[in-house]
Amino acid sequence: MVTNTKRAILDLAESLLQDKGFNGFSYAHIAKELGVKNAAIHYHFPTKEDLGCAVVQRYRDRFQLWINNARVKNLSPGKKLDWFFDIYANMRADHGKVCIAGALETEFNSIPDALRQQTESLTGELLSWLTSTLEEGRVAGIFQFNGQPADKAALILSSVQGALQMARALGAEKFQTVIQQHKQDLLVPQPS
Amino acid sequence: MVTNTKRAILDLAESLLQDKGFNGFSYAHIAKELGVKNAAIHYHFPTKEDLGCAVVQRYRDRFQLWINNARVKNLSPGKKLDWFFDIYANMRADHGKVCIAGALETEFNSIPDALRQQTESLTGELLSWLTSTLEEGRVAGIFQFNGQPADKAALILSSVQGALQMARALGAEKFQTVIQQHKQDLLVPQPS
DNA sequence: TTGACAACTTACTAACTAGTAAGTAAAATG
DNA sequence: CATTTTACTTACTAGTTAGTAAGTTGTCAA
Repeated sequence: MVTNTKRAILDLAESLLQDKGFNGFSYAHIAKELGVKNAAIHYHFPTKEDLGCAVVQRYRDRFQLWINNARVKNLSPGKKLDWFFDIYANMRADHGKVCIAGALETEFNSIPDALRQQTESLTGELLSWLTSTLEEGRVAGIFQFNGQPADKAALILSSVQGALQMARALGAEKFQTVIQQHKQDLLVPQPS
Repeated sequence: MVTNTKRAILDLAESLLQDKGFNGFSYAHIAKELGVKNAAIHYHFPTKEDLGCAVVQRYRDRFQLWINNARVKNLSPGKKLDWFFDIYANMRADHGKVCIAGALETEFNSIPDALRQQTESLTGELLSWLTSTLEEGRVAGIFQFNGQPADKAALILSSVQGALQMARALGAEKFQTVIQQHKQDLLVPQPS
């Protein structure tokens, strides 16, 4: 059973991670915001490493659940891509949050070891799904792109991740134009 | 006059920023590494905000110096792009450092205000130069791409920035393939 | 009704954080 | 030569950090 407090801690930690980075928030922040003592957080997550790993693990589980759900699985490649871009657009809309993977990669050399491994797994899973989706779309004649699906996927993932960050400095429109540019580059013009 | 110590502080602060993020290093780290007391750093840079701003300002000045230097200015658009990509490739090769702009954007909501403004300026200047270069290349018939130069520039900049981060999780090859993919997408095939 | 356990709080610590005030030695300046 | 300035060190502080040990309270099962 996951208690309300435990879930509230995870929710807030995830939010703070995307807002301020792993080194940008403390147990005290979470405790104050939730109206509990910081020992309560240590009770559920003994170390900050544990907390960080739990946040990423839950995010990974959620992503796997989504992509294996019929709602997403049965979508056309084009709609799958829209769904994927919308995840990031929703982050941008939610107080300009950035991608968890990008945040942790940026702080890669100042975070605990287990969290680094979680970051590797998450990034690998995102890239893997995007690679399959691009391949599926090209086979179906909906997408067009040069080279290998894995390489185009890395380009798109890195760009979307970077665009969320860039939007903090240059505004939300920059994020939108990057997404539009990707769609324009990728989609085979359909006869109307 | 810029003393040796002051420059050494700036060099190390820049390196630490790219390695661990702004919230991932302290005055104590710098002091210990340079063999001085942390008050010496406060003498040159009263606050961490001052230090961060000085690092970014120096980086911006360096970039402006480069792009206005004939060595770069007289390059063909294709070679200009190679030069730009090489800046990032050198970061990757230098202990897997990431782009200063990306690092600061990720921590945007947990850094001092003046540093946020410096980040905006730096990102704007990088994007502006890349936009001009893409436009120049398309006019010259060397580059091909959909839509507006500014939008393609945002896509490429965000991607390169994101790719440096991604390479920490997935390895340096990922960075290389993203660069290759951009070149393949962008370059008009030349008759040989 | 008792005992065990879950979910906390109270009260603390050692280490680290940016930042400061006062002193010092050497170099530049007049 | 005297004095000011530069570039520091010494010694400190108040606040924050993750983390802990011991105690409290409410729930639930036997």
